[in-house]
Amino acid sequence: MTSGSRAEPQWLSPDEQAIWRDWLAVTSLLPAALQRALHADAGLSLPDFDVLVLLSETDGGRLRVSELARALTWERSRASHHLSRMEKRGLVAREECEDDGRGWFVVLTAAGRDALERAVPGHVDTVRSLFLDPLPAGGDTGLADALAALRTGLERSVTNDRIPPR
Amino acid sequence: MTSGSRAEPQWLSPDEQAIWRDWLAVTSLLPAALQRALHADAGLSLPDFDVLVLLSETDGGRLRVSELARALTWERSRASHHLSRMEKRGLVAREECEDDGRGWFVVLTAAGRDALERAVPGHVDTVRSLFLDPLPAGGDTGLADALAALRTGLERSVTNDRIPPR
DNA sequence: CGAACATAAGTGACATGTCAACCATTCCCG
DNA sequence: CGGGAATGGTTGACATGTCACTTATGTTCG
Repeated sequence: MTSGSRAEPQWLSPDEQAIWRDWLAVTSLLPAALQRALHADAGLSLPDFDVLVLLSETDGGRLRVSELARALTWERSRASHHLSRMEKRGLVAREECEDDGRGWFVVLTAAGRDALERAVPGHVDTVRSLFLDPLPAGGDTGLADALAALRTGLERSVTNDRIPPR
Repeated sequence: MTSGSRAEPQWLSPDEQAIWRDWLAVTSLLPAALQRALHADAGLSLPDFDVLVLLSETDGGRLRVSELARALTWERSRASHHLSRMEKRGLVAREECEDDGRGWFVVLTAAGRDALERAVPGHVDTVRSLFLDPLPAGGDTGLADALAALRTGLERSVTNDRIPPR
């Protein structure tokens, strides 16, 4: 029943609010759109894709679980859960680690490599059409700089179970 | 065993790749950090917060489920699930809709309003310190423009169960 | 050596999101 | 009026993420 003016604690200025809401909208819509395209295209989720790309870029196609988690900025537990799911689908496999009895290697399987190669072209197209192409001018450094600044700030402020950047 | 050069399908240019990876890192770290702060502070999740803010801005503090979903760019089903959880915690309530026997109103409860008011100051601080403050210069339009462009593009390309923008 | 501690990884419970299928009501139109 | 299509909303199954805890192995140092 209270008309118009509720208690409005210190909030953001209209400009700040606009940019923040756009940020929220974009960061919710873009991954969802990518996810749908990638899944329809190649039966992979975004996290699946990230894992496969990382492994494919690694010499020998294998990586310790913790290294993978660090590289993807994932919690260890998330990595463990996700790798189990991917293993069940045959996209990766675990191999014992000779040097350290506690550890495991994650290995890209042939099926995983195939799935990745099937997925990449379409995914790149989607990233271009939904993200890179719509960006204002060509060398627009505004966004790149902003992201870099945000990233370093965030990485500094993370102190969790997350494996700290080396 | 394959040294260096695997089959590398058309991928992104180094510049594109850099910006894309920064984007991915930031859009994964920022929500996680906000989530943690908000939860520690006020026991709310980010989606909880969004719902509460929206309702608090609505005259009478009530809204049809579909309106809420549209405003938040959520799928109907997500809204339904999430509102059930929030209802169970007493943050919102459902009220019958007199005009339309199929529909319901979502109402902000006193507890919901309290939780929101407890949460806002800290959340605003976090948004400032992790997002707004680290941004390069003051009126840096680079990011704002980029986000606006991305947003309109994305909203056009969404054709799902998602309620299309009015 | 062996006890305390650190590190690698996995597990279970639970919150969140998506998709598809499902009722119930309302609309539309003959 | 009556029957099919559209609309509002819910449900169930399942994928993903987080948190707290456990297990097993390695490390350090008296």
